[in-house]
Amino acid sequence: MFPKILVVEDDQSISDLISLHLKKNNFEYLVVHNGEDALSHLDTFMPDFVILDWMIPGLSGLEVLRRIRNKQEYKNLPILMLTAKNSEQDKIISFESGLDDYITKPFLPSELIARVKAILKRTSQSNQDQENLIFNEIKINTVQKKAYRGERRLNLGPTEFNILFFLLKNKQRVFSREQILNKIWPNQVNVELRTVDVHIRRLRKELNKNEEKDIIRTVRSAGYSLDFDE
Amino acid sequence: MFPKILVVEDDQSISDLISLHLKKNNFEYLVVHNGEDALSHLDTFMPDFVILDWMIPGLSGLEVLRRIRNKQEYKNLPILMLTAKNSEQDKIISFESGLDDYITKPFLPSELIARVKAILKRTSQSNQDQENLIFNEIKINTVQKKAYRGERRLNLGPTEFNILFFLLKNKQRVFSREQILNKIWPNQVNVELRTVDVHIRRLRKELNKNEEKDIIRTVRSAGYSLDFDE
DNA sequence: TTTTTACCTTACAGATTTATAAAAAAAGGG
DNA sequence: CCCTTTTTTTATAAATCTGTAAGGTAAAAA
Repeated sequence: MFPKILVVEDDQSISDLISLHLKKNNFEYLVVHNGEDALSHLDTFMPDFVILDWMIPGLSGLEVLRRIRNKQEYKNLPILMLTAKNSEQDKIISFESGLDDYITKPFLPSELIARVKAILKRTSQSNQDQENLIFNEIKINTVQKKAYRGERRLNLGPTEFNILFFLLKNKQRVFSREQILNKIWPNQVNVELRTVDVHIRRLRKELNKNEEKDIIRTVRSAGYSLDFDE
Repeated sequence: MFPKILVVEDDQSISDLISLHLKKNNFEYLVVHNGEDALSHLDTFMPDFVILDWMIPGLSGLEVLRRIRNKQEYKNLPILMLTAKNSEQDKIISFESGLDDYITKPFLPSELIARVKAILKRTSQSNQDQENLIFNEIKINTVQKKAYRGERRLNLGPTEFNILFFLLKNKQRVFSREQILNKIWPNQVNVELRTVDVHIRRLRKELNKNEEKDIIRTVRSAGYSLDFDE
C-alpha cells in the first residue's frame, strides 16, 4: 500500500515529468488538470498527499488549497505547492493557509520527491505512534502485522488486515465502498464495488467469531465504519 | 534503575509540566534552565535522555545539541527537541545534528512521554550486548558464530546464520524478502527474491528438527519474522 | 402489502503466494 | 585440481487468498 498522490497541474510536460518520478519512487498518483477536478476527486481518490500548481485554469491553486482545508477531514492532508516565480513565494508564505511546503519552478524532480518524502515522514510521525493502534478491544501492531480482539489473535488475510487497519486509523468515520477500494487496492485495478462487501464479511466473521458484538457498522447507502455503536 | 532524563527548559510552567509527567512515569530527571548548566551536568548526572528546548537563554538549543554530540561518549545519547513554531521544524530537520526526535509546542504531555519511551526503547535495543542474543529458546553467540535452540547446537550455513542473527536482533518484526536480501547480502548482488525462501526453508529445517514448534512466522504478502506465534 | 433497493451470505473457480525438492552453479578447503 | 559444502535457480506441489455471481434477507419506498 504505497502512498497516493494527487497531482494538480495543467501543463502536460510538467505533469508528465512529475508522474514519471512519482512512479519511479513507488508512489501511486492521479493527475488532474484543474482545481474543480481536484476537489471532485478528493473523496474518491483518497490521496495521502497533494501536489498543487499555483497557476491553474479556473480555480486558482490558492482557492483550491482553501477549499481543501475547509473540509474537516482534510485538515491534515499534506499539500505542497508549485509556484512559477520567486515573487510569488512571499504571498504564499504569508497566506498561511496551511500549506506544508512549496517549491518554485523550474525544480529538480529529485528535490520534489525528497520534499514529498520528508513531509510524508514528518506528518505520519506526528500522527502519533503508527506501530500500535488501539481502539477499544481492537489492537493492531503494524510492524509485527498482528491484530487482536482483546487477547484473541485475529487470523486475517492481507486485504482484511489492511481494511481493519484503515478503518481503525479512522475509527468511527464512515467510508464508502469506493473510498475503501481506492485506499486499499492499488490504483487502477478494476474491482466490483460489491467485492468490498465480501471482504467486510470475512473481516466481520473473524472479528465477531464468538458471538461477540459486531463492531463494524453498516451505514445504509453510505458505507462502513469501525464503531462500537452505542 | 529507572532512566534518567535531563530537561533543559527555561520556562518554569513547561518544565513543571514535564517534571510532573516524568515523575508519574517513573523517570528520574534533572531540570536545568540553560544550556551551560545542561553541559556542565552531563558528566555528573549521566542522563539516559535529554529533552532540550530550542529557545533557551544563552547558548541556543541547537548549539547545546552540537556540543553534546561533539563529545564521543554522548554520540548516542538520545535527544528530543522542543520547538515553538512549525516554521522551525524544517530548520531542525535540515541541520541533521543527530537529533532523535522533536515535538512542537504546545504539545500533549502524554505524547512527549510516548516519544521518550519509544526512543529509549529503540536505542536501548541497539546498545545491547551484541555478542549474545537470546530470545526464548534461541541463543546466538556472534563472536563464536554459534547458534543454539535450547541445548542443541544448530548446524547452519553462513547465510542461514546471518538470517537468524538478523531476525533475532529484530525479533517479532516482519521483514520482506527484499529487506532481508538487502540486509544479508552484499550490495547490488542480483539474487532472486525467491532465494530467500530457500534459505528460510533450510533455517527452519534446522531450527525445528525434532518436531519442535516453528518459530519462523510466514506473513503472506509481507515476509517473515522470528516469532513464537501465540 | 408490494415493490424496490441495498446489503448479506455462500460457494467456487481462478489467481497468487509460499513450501519443497532437486539439480545446476559457485565457492572454499585441502 | 578435486572434493565438499554452500548457494542459487528452477520446477512443481500445496496452501491460501481473491473476485464474482447468484440467491437470500432486510430495510425503505411506493
